[in-house]
Amino acid sequence: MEREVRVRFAPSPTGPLHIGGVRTALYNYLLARKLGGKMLLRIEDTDQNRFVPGAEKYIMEALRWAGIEIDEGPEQGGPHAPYRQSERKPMYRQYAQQLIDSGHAYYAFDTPEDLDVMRARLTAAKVPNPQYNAITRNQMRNSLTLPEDEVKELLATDVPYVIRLKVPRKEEVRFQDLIRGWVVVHSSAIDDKVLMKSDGMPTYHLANIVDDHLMEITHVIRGEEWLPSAPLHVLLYRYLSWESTMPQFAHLPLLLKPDGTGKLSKRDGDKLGFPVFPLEWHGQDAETGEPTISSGYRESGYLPEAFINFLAFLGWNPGSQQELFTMDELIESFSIERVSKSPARFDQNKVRWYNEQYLRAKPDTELAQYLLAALREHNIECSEEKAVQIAGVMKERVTFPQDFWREAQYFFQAPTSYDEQVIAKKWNAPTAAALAEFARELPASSDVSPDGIRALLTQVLERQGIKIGQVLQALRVAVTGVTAGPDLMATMSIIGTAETAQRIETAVQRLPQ
RNA sequence: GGUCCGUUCGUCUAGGGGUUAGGACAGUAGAUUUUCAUUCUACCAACAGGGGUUCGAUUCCCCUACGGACUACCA
Repeated sequence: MEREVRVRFAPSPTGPLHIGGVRTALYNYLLARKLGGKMLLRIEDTDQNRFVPGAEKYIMEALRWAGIEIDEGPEQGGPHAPYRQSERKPMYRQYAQQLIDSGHAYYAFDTPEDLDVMRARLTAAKVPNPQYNAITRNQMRNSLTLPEDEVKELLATDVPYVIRLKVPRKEEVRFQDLIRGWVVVHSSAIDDKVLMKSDGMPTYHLANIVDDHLMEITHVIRGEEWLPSAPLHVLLYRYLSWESTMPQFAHLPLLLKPDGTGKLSKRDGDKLGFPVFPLEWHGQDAETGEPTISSGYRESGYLPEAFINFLAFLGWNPGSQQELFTMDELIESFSIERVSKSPARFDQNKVRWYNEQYLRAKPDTELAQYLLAALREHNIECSEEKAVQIAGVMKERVTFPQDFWREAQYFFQAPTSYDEQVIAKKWNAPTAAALAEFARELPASSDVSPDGIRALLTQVLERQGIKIGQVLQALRVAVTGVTAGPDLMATMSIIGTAETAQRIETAVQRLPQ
C-alpha cells in the first residue's frame, strides 16, 4: 500500500529563520501539496543552551507570511503531538536503550577533559581524523572497556554519562539521494556519535530518526550540510529495525553568500547589503548584549508572492520558460528531481524584478491602500478615488509599496523647491508668460480630464506661438518641482485644476525670468 | 588534513554524444514617450583545465584545479 506522503520542516529555534531555511520549508511544502500529503513543523529544541526566546514564534510567523501552510505542528497539533522535541524528551530514552540492548550502542563515561586529551593525543600522533570510533573507543572509559560491575555501579550513581552509537569499523553505508543519486560513505569516516547527552536529552541524530519514524515521515528534505551525517542516520534506521520504512532523502544545494564564499548564515544579518531574514528580527549582540535589529523582506516592502517565486527558482526550475508562478502553479509544477545539485547565490536584482512584476499585477484599488495607509500616517486627507488614480499612474514606476508615497508626494504637497537644471535651461519670459495665461484660464475650464487640460494648454500655446515641447518640462517642474513623473496631463488632472493653477502662479512669481 | 558534494553567460538556470548552446535578471544600444520610468527591439556574454571512450564530446569515464559542506554531549 502506498504510504501517505508526509514531510517535515524541522528548524531549531536558535534564532530567526534565514532565507535558506525558508526555501527548505518551501520545497517541503511544495512536495507535500503536490503529492497530496501532509506538511509538519517540528521544533528541534534539544539543545537547551542555545534556546532563543521568540525564535519559535518568529519561525511560525515567517512561514505564515510566506504562505507556507502547516498541517501538523506545535500550533495546530496533530496525531503525533507534541511537535516540540523538548516535550518529547521521555520518548527517546527507550530507543537508545533498544540500541544498547541490541549491542549497537554503549555507555560512555568520559569527561569533556578526557575527550580533549584523546583528541590532543591523536592530533600529536598525526592521526588524520581524530575521532571517537571503532579504534579509539577501546582506550576510553565506556561500557565496552569497563568491567560490567563497574558499569552498573557507575550507572547507579549520578556520574554523568552519554550513550554513543557503536559504528562498525569497516562497512560501506549507502543510500539513494533523490537529488544526488547514490551516496556512499565508509563507516570509518563516521565517529561514534553521541545519541543521548548527559543531560538526558537526545542529540539531533537520535531525535530526528525517532521522530521521523514515529511521525511517519516519507521524505526528508533538508540542506546539504546534512549530507555527511546521512549515512549515520541510515545506520540508525537499520539498527532500530526501521529500514523498511526509512524515508527518502533529498539534500538541497546550499544558498551561498553573493561573493560565493561560504554558505549564507543567520549571522550575516544585514552585512551583505540585503536582508537574509524573511521578517525583521529583534535580537541582541552576542558579545555586548546590545539590542540589534536585522531587516526583513516583509518590512522592506517585498510581497510574499514575489519573495516565494524568487526563492523557488533558487535551485529549482520547471524546465519551461515561464518565470512568474503563483504558489498554486509552483505546487503544480514542482518535482524534487528538478532541484539542481549545485549551490546558488542570491541575486538582489532579480528579487526586485519579481517584486515589480507582482506589484504591477495588482489592481489599482489594492495598490491604493498602500498609499492611503502612508497618507494617514502623515495626516493627509485623500479620497479613495484619488488614491486609486495615483496608484494607476504610478504602478509602472515603483518597486516597493512604500515607493507610492515617496514618489507621489507632489500630488499632495506643492513644491517647495524647483529642479535647478530645468529652470536654468527651460524657464524664460515667453514660457512664464504662456504658463501664466494657462494658469489663469485653467480654473474655469469645464473639462478637467487629461485630454481636456491638454486641449486648453495647446490652445493657449498656439495663441502665444510657442510649441508644446518647449514648455512642458518647465510646466512639470512648476507643478511638481521635479523632472520625472507620470504623464503630466494626468498628473495635473489628479492634482486638480485649481491647485495646479495656483502652483503655476506661485512658480511664475518665485522663479527668475 | 580527512570524508562527502559540486563546477554551462556577471547572477539564476535550460539543454544534452552531432544545437547558430536557449531563457530570465543585470549591463549596453536603439525605438516609443513632453520627462523619468514602463514597454518593445537588438547587442554583449558561458560549457574550469587535461586525459580518455567515440567517426564525433559541452554532454559519458578518469585525473587535476577551484569552490563548498561536514569533521561537538550544536542543529
